[in-house]
Amino acid sequence: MTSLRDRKRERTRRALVEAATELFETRGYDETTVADIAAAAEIGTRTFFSYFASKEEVLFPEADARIAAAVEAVATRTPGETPAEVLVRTLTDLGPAADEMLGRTAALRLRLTATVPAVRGRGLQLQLDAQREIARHLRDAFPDQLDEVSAGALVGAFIGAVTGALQAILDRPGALDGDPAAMREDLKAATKVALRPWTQAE
Amino acid sequence: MTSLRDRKRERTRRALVEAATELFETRGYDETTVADIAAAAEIGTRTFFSYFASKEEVLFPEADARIAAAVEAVATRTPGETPAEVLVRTLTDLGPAADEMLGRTAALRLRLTATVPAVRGRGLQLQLDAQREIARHLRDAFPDQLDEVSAGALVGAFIGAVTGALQAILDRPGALDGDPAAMREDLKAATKVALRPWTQAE
DNA sequence: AGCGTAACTGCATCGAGTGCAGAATTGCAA
DNA sequence: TTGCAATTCTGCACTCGATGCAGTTACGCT
Repeated sequence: MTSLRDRKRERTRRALVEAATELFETRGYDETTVADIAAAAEIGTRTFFSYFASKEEVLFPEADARIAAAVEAVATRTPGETPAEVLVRTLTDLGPAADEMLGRTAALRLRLTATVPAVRGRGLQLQLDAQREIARHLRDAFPDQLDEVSAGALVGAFIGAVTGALQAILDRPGALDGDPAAMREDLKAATKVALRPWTQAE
Repeated sequence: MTSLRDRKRERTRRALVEAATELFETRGYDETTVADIAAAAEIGTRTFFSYFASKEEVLFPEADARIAAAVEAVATRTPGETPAEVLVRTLTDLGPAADEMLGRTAALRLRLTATVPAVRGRGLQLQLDAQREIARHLRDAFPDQLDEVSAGALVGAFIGAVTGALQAILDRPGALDGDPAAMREDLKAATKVALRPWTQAE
């Protein structure tokens, strides 16, 4: 049951994310202080840190949800699937959810991740955490085919391939000004290329 | 020519790294302030930041060297080698150098990377930078077999596999007391498995 | 209505990091 | 050796992120 307290808290949380997004876009990340964000969301500065542990955190509000989605994809495997196939499927399973991740906030996060060291570091850390979590579940799902080490290697290769492809796309000059829809198409195509070795082998 | 100025600067730099290592080991990372490190190296606190841009940086003094080593491995390829083979070879090429990376500082760095968020973030950022650099060189070395995207994917898979496997190996209980040589064998084996799709395809 | 608990807030404090200006050191030439 | 220019070092003042603490406010429940 969602009490009034919980709903209020959720509303302030959203307000903080929106205020931060707005301020980061107009003023820039470093030029925006936590006090500014708190003031815009009409809470005390001190209270900000009871919602987000750090300034960067406000840019990754639903980090847990993504891990959960990947874990879910592993859980709903069909009997015949290989580990690699399961990983590939997580991408298609994320399709609709990925659309949700292409909003204004996501675009901003992308830009700041490439620009601000602190944000970049935080993003990478979250990625690695997710990576380890997925590897653990994948290993549990295929105890006869994978050990800890090979599971780690496989998931690492998978995420690494996707990230590497994405990075290559974003490194193209003018990538950040381009059309998001077109970029998504490019990413899908690039991902297919990157994963071809797995889908072909065996 | 290395002037007296340069030599002195290099000596102070080394002193800072040693002092920091010593303090981090005894007191812990968070419990050591930059002022402590500077005092131990007998320089002013302010001067620390003219040697290292941040507190974390002192843990990664030779970041550029490793990238150079990988680039070197790519440059010294034999005519028949495939891109994937070159990458695997970087592991064996690094063999002796890797031993050098198993010293006291490296062990400390490993522990802090797993423990302190700031250090972890910085390490990951350096890794990704290296990844991009290697991908660029690999692509330049095999212009007929790789485009930007697939080069990014391949290197991403390689580094991802190594990191993922290494992580899994180090997660094993008692890993830090184990035999380094055996661990290196495990690492190589896991990497080969993860890259098998690439070595087979085409 | 009233009580216990959880959330909010201001305040004081610490440490990282930066800009600035002056002192100290080094390189170089006369 | 001496003098000058350039570089480096250093203290000082300051901003901002983050934390601990204590008092206040708001909510949930009986």
